[in-house]
Amino acid sequence: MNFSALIEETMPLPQRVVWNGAVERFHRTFPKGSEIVHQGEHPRAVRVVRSGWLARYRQLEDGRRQIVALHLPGDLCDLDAFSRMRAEHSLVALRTSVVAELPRHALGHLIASCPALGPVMAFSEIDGMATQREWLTSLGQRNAAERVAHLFCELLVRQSGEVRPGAGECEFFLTQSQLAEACGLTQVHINRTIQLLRRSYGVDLGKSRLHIADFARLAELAMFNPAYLNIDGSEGRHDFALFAHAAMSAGESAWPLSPARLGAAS
Amino acid sequence: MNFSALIEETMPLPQRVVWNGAVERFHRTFPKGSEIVHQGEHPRAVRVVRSGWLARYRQLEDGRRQIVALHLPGDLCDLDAFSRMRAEHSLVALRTSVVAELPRHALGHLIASCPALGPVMAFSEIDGMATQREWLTSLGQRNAAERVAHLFCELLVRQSGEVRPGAGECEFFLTQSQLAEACGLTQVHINRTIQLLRRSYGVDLGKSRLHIADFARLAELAMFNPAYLNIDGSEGRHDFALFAHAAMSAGESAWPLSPARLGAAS
DNA sequence: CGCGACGTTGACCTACCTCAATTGGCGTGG
DNA sequence: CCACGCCAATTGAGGTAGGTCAACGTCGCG
Repeated sequence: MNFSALIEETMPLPQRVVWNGAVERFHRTFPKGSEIVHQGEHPRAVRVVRSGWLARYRQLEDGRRQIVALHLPGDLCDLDAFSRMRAEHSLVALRTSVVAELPRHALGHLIASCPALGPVMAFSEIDGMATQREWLTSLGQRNAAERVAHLFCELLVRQSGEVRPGAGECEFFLTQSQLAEACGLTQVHINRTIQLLRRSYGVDLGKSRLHIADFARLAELAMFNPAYLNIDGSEGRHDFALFAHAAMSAGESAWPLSPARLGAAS
Repeated sequence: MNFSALIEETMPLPQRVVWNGAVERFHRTFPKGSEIVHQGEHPRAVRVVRSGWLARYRQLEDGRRQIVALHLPGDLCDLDAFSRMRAEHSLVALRTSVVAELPRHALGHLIASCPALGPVMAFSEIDGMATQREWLTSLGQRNAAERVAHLFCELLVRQSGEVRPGAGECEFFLTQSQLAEACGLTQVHINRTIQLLRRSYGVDLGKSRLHIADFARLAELAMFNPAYLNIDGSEGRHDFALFAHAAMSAGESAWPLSPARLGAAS
């Protein structure tokens, strides 16, 4: 369950109206290949992907690149804009994309007028962390075929919103080089790995489309367990609700820190 | 700047008293090697490391393990306890450790009575994310020596609290096997890599101690840039304050979601 | 038609893995 | 105090997954 879906499901209607209005006011379109954020620049905004695909990557001084995240429609990103002075990653559009760029001040107002916003953003960040950790185990423990298979499974599930898609097809906008940068492999080796998956696992990677004949089998190869994606929020959100309720019952204004203290600290 | 330090620096005194009192009430001691959380179990609490070292790892079905995070004193962890039904990672004590385990209900109350708590936890999660991404680039792009060197640099900086420690020495509680699980390498190869770092980079890894003769040189090898650790909060927190202030100026109760909506959603 | 981006293939290389044995430190029990 | 056992570190020999380099194919587009 991505950020936008969570907003729709849990945020009270009046807030949702405010939120969606704001988001649309800050829409911006980026052509395929354009850099939305450049590593090192001063972060200006928090972003919501409205359509398209984005890749976030970190570049080392000697040029090596690692794609550290893929952002699909509905995802929230760049939340760290508020605790950091420079972006540590670049953000690039993998295809023509529409992105809502919420500048600092606007987001400040929004958080104030939509009390549910802060928590939902926080929870969305927690979900993002889970994906990061799964990628980390991929790079650390899985071999080439498993890594690619795992990524394919993840992207199919994230797009379909179903935990077990059976057979499935979905859009796919990564070149083999980009796939390589995401998996920590060479473009050449990615190519050979894909051929293997094609031959022996019924995976078909065509023009902007990924087709998986037997999802269960691919998932088994990849040791893919969709739990980390927190897709069927129903289970998880049960406790989320408990938590929020407990907080609410006693609670007062919560999200912002005391400006006085902050002034003193800085 | 870790979670506990952030609490001390930014939270108003009355809240801090409440918070610290609660934390101490839930102290629990774990001997070295004990499992604090077992992958798959129902998460019971959010944790703050008071002393000791913890490792979080994910285990694949076939037994392969990846250490996905190291938690040092002052760190907050297991924040996902509230959005997930089962822990996706195990948590183990690398040495005798004291951990505050805040159960759900207690944390609910705390968040309600300490308005600054939610935001600080969220920011701490964002910082954690940055570290995850750096680990990800390590596994994806750095070779064995660079990975180990990078981890050494990170751990020295995190413990010293200084961005450029010059030469430095610090505690170190990972065995070579654990180092291997963190770096996605073999124990044997870790051993050889450490020998290389010893010989050619003045790194000395002794009984529970890590000594780095020339930090700058090691950092250069590792392409280590401490920015991601957000150590000198002063820079970053400037905007943090701006943000919180904007939110506060308009704000009302923010952290908890509306229980009504949540009930409807579940 | 020609150019540029992406995919494919082959030959060779090496960083890291695997397996297996050995060493050394340290705590425990006799 | 020594003997034993355990665990972590070390060493060696040989294997392989994946990298490197370089060429070629193919498709879409101006």
